[in-house]
Amino acid sequence: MNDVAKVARVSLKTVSRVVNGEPNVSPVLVAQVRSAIDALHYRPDIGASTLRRSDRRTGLIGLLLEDVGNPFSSALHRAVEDEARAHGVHVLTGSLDEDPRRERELARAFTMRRADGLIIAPVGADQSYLNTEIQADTPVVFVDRPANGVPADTVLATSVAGATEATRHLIAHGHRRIACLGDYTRISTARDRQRGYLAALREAGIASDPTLIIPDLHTTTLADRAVTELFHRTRPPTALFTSQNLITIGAVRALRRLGLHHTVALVGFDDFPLADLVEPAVTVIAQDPAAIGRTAAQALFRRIDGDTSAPGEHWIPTTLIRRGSGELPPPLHRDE
Amino acid sequence: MNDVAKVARVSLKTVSRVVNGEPNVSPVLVAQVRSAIDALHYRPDIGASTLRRSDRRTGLIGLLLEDVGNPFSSALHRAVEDEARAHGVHVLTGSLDEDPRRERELARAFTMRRADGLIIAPVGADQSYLNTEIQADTPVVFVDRPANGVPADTVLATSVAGATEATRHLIAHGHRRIACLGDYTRISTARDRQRGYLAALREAGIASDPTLIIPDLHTTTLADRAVTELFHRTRPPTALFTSQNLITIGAVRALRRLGLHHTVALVGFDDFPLADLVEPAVTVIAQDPAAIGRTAAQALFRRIDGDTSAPGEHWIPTTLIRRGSGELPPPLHRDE
DNA sequence: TGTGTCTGGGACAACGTTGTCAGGCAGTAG
DNA sequence: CTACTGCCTGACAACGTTGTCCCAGACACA
Repeated sequence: MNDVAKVARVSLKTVSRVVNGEPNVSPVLVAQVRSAIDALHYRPDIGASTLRRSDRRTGLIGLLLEDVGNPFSSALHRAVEDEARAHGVHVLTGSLDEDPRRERELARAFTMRRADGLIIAPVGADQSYLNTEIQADTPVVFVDRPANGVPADTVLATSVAGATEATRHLIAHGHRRIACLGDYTRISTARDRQRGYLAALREAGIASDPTLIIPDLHTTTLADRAVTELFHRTRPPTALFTSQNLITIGAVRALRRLGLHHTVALVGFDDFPLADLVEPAVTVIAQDPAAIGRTAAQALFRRIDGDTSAPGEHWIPTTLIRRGSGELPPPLHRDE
Repeated sequence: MNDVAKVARVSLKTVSRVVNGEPNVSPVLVAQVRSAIDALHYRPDIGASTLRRSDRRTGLIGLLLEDVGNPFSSALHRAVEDEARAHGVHVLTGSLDEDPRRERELARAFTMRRADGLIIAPVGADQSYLNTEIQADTPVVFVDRPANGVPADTVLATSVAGATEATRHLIAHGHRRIACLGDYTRISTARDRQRGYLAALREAGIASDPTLIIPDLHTTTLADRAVTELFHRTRPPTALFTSQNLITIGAVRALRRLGLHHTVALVGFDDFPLADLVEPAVTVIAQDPAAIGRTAAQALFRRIDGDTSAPGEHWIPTTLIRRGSGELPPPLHRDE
């Protein structure tokens, strides 16, 4: 910038004025500065600029997701990016892989970069470590899972209601023995979905069978194995509620291999690409990751712009998508 | 930092030394400084630090992808992130949506943030605008598509060879009338894949039928429509080569609706989740987005660390995955 | 005791910007 | 001619750090 000033034969400050489009610079000097900038290939240094500026905005937000490579996270990411773009802000991303240490490290690293705000899909049991940052005026919005120990905006899918709807749907089609396959119990949404499942059974007056509730399935392989085991029992279920993406896919794979895909009903939580193309097409409770991301980003930018109202919870509704697998009836000759 | 120094009753510089773990500070003072840091919730400002530091490293790299939400991009993103993590570097991401203007804007914005390097999946016809930045010592690595007008490392899948293998595979199963459904012709990889298709036909002595080459399909809908049209002709093809993800999915959908999914052979370029679960499972030429991302990041970090050897091309091989759809034979009674 | 070496610590400038303030120069009114 | 206004422009300090240099004191050796 000094060099530009020298070449354009004006002061440093005048160059700054031109770069920032401030008014009251004579057209002659503007032209001089512009051509000097071009000649020297000058690029303003945003880092230095935010250091000096009074508002201290970096124009950076941090986005901590489970895994930027999975469909749910990446759809959410995209929605956040679009919102950020509208605000002229860039997005720093990081994957947490269910590792609470990594969550803390990345949150800390991004605040050290003076990110204007953070959107976090929390994995740890406790987020109170963020209180310091929030008091230091770095707003935080949580997505997908509720946080603990921090008052902050949270954007969640209606997990309980969605799971209830899924289960109710299976009951409406005549099923009584419905298995519930879930993710790690320490994940709060996994617990929510199980709660929703139980609520629907209770509502229908069906006694829940604990042997049909299989938790801690985190991968397709584990889910596949669990389903296989389920149908080697003497009294297998007639329908499955799979409470997560990968579990659903694992279940589809297992049912096919067992030749049961046209016999056993299936409703999955969370939609996935091509769910409509498998045989039979998979009925799901679809979340709306784009809406979650958009809502979270909007809330964050409101905070960044100074909104100090009490933090709230935003619920993004789920939708039942009937595709076939969830509408299969139970075999007639079953004893219940 | 000043405040910390005051509370710890030491000089600014000593605090800096403690924060950066420099040697030759007495344990007593280290402890004092540490407790002052904790008491004041002090967080070093990385921006200010890199401004002053002599190496001028921000610990930030920029990653410009087609769309962070699509499976190919997000798998690549994840691989880049893993490599970056190993180097203690954070990743700034942006989606380009096939918009060359957006490519230039984001590249410029990230260099203004003094990113240590850029990984770009280029969409524009010309990247010579980057020469300035490269000369100013911001290394750039291109992925997925070759760049024009810039000497820089490039990481590419073997598109031509992959397309040839796909087509050859169909020919080996007896097909002669094979359609080629492609993306926008302005995308170089789309042209490459068509070239590979033509090469395989030539090699087998089959005259290529121009009416079977359908370009400019960018979405599932367009692909679906094109396939539908194809099978309303009097002499439809017996096999399809779909040269991109979304096109493959559109084709699967159309074939199903037409009831031809067990009749018409199909090989797609680029694997996609659940390709093994549709009926019949889809034979594909799989790219390896993770390997592409990893290789690109490794090349970038070598450049950042001072490697000045001539830029090179890294070819990541594709793999044919036989799943069923590509192994369907042509109907026997066809006249050729 | 004088000299040299090593260690721990601080003062100061600088990184590339922008906020603040003051000054020069027209033009206008008294 | 003076006083005031409004418009341009530049000098200077400051943002939060770290690189450089220098000094005080401890210690060893002759």
